[in-house]
Amino acid sequence: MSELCVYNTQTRKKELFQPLEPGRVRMYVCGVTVYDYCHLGHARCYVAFDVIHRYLEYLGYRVTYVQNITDLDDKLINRARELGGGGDIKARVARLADKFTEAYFEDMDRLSVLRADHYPAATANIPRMQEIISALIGKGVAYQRGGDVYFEVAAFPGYGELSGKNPDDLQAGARVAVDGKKKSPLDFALWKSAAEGEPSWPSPGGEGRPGWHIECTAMSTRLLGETFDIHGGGQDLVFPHHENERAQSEAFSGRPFARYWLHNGFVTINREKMSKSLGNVFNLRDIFRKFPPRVVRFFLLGQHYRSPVDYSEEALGEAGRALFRIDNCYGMARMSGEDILSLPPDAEVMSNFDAAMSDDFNTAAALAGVYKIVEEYYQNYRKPKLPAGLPSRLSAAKKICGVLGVDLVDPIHEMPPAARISDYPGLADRIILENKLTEGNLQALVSCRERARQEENWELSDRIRDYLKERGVAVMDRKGKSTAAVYYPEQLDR
RNA sequence: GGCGCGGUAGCCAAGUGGUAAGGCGGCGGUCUGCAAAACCGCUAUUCACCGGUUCGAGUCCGGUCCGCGCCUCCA
Repeated sequence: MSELCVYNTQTRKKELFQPLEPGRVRMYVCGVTVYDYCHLGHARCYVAFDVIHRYLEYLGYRVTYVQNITDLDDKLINRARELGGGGDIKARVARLADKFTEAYFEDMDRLSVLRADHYPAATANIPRMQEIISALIGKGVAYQRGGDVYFEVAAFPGYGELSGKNPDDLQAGARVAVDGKKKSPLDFALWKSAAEGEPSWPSPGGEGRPGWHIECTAMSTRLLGETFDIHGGGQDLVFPHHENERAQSEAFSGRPFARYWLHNGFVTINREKMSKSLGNVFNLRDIFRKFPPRVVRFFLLGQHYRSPVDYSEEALGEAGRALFRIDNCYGMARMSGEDILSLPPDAEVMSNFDAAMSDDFNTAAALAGVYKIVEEYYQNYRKPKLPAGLPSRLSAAKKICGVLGVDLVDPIHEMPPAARISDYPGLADRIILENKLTEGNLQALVSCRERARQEENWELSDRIRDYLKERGVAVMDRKGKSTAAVYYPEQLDR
């Protein structure tokens, strides 16, 4: 078995992965702020860490995976204010958060993202945050200013090591107007005193609410311990969020915080970061209207998780065709009758897969292994007997797709033999005109086309074929006049 | 300005120092009533550029150019 190596942002190197406790992995990934629907960038992050999650479990680790839900934040509060509605501001924020938390899970489910073990919410962990803040004040690394509490960056010697920044440079280049309350512009808020119309909680220093960074420290260390193995998130979180999180966590516990920091690359549009200010944000739900979620996932898998991935409809379409190639192979193999897909997976193929994935989760290289087997199948399926070992290699390919979270779907549907339909041209015309492609209509059309072909009525048979093609359904004619239709069930009307 | 990542065929993309995976697209052919799917062949003498190390470099080192990101909320 290849040894797993992961790229650690903190050391900027690939390192041999050795969990704190043999056989167990504790992993934390920054979750969403639930004030809106998820966009492709979220999908990228959570699919990337889902693959990591799945691969670690495939390697036999018992994984404890924690992902927080930020249900308290400026954006959420502002949004809740705009929407109005009944109840106090706390209740309104909670309602908004519930709605988008639910939407988040729906979207992730559609992308086959496995559930984490815990989804702690910020608002449910405020006492723990306060406990940490008090301890930090007690240790002299945090200070109070009025009702606010700030972390004193200068009191933490390792500050900047994660993001590779030098605190002096940061000071010099600080773009934010210096807040007079802070000792240094780099200091960040652990607790903010209550403002008018904001949700707040009592604290020793007065009513207020926690800063953003402290929530991750509170929830990760509560559920995973002071030191844990993997901390993940998008590259944009490295600074300042993760740098601050690390500083306050280590200052609090006096121990190392996360041992490996993993960060995924961005989704870009025309090579630029997708962001609200550029107005180029693609909402997942909109994308799902055009491309099935599994195609979106497959698209994401085509690039290494740390590289930027450029989104375009062309690229998604391409991913869809590539996935079809694998689905189609799976469908044909399955249809061949032999029970090849339940054979034990070929050991050499799996070992190549392990090598690719153990090299910092190289999914693109892993997929190349799958394509290779798919090609071998296509080269040989017409032969009376498949080459030795190919069936178990196919089984391995299917297993690999499963570990990557892509369940193969058989797109080939054998159509029943042509029925005796009187007036089949009229029936075909009616269905085409109606433009409602149900299972029954599809079968009827294929039957009509069979009749037409038997009678060498090429005009009608081609018209039916063209119509089906428009609807995304391909027909495959075989020797002996049998026909199969190629489509995914979601393409049909209900 | 500081820090970081990257530049591989028409496009996407992998690449432990040993002589360029894979996918998509395109072209020609096979199969087919014609197609579709699939197969076969072709589609990078070369890895942004310039030097260096080496028997040997896309892969290591130095420099140049270009793109992107972070330094402010952000997956």
